[in-house]
Amino acid sequence: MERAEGPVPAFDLEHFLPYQLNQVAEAVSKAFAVLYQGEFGLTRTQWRVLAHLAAADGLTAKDIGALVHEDKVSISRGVAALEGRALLHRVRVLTDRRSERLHLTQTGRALFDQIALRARDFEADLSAQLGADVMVDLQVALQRVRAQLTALRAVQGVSGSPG
Amino acid sequence: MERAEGPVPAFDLEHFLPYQLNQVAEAVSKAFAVLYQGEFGLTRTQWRVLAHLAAADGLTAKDIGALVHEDKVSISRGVAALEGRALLHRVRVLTDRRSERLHLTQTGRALFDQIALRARDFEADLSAQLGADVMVDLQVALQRVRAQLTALRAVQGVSGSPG
DNA sequence: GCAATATAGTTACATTAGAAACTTTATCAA
DNA sequence: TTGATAAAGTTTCTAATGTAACTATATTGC
Repeated sequence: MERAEGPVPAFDLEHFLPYQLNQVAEAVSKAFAVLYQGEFGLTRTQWRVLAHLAAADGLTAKDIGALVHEDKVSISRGVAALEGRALLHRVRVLTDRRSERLHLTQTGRALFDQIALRARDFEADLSAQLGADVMVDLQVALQRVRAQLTALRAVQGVSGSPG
Repeated sequence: MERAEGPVPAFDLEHFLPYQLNQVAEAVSKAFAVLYQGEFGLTRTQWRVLAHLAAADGLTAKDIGALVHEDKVSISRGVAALEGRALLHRVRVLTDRRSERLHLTQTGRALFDQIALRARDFEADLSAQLGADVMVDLQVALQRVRAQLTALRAVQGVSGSPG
């Protein structure tokens, strides 16, 4: 009678939120990665950098890192790779020569536009497969969670002071 | 006038489902990983193997791989690591000596129980931080998506025949 | 039975991502 | 000024993950 049914309901991985989230995220990610990786030879980070620059030209590596919550090393590598393919170029910031603003080249913009078109198709297919209502519900739920996470970061993120 | 505002609404990564999913999944995963990695020295795969065996003793590596949609190499490594720490042991299947059933040891079960307790706390904290309703909505949405994905796999998974 | 093919799991190799250390520039305090 | 600390990016080293090749066992067709 050490582990009777009453007090401690058995832990079930399949119903554990982090696991559920990962399963769905990985399934969707993997399907989408076929696009930017397979067809356009970008890593996930490179794709993200490209997309963020397309939305807001002139961001710095640090800005992008903050947006995608990704390591600065990873961003640095992504930027270097994109620069190597002449998809972006860097401009040193005059007032702070440590950092550099990143700008898409014409080629970079064109590549992004191509992927963006396909991304829209991807989303439409997904919506068709999952059912539009299911997908919308998921997006709404995610949006709310993200808002909460952002709010929490705003509260907690202030800590971490050197003291 | 090549890209007028009307016909093609600008693609926005922040509202793109794969990205949203990943952001939330990674945030939650990272927080939870602190537990099994930091405190118990398990990788994510090892934790998953442990948890699945706890739910269904005697699964084979292949079974687990199918459950978590993870590569067999990764599972193999996870199993080896857990065996090295005497958290599970293997039993060759008599009727098919290529495969082996995996069983948690007492130590393995004890470790799992510890983590499971903490996992429940984690989920409770998360629920408190996000708001119970937000979290439930997310879980419901994810559940529906997973059901859809499973259904799709059942339909499409039949293909891939050698022809 | 036995050659051809498939499958469970492992090993070896290549790629990727993260952590710590380093370089250069900026800031802050004396 | 200049000496100490911080910040932006990069490089280096290490851990983790995936792909391809390999081992051992099963199955299938003849």
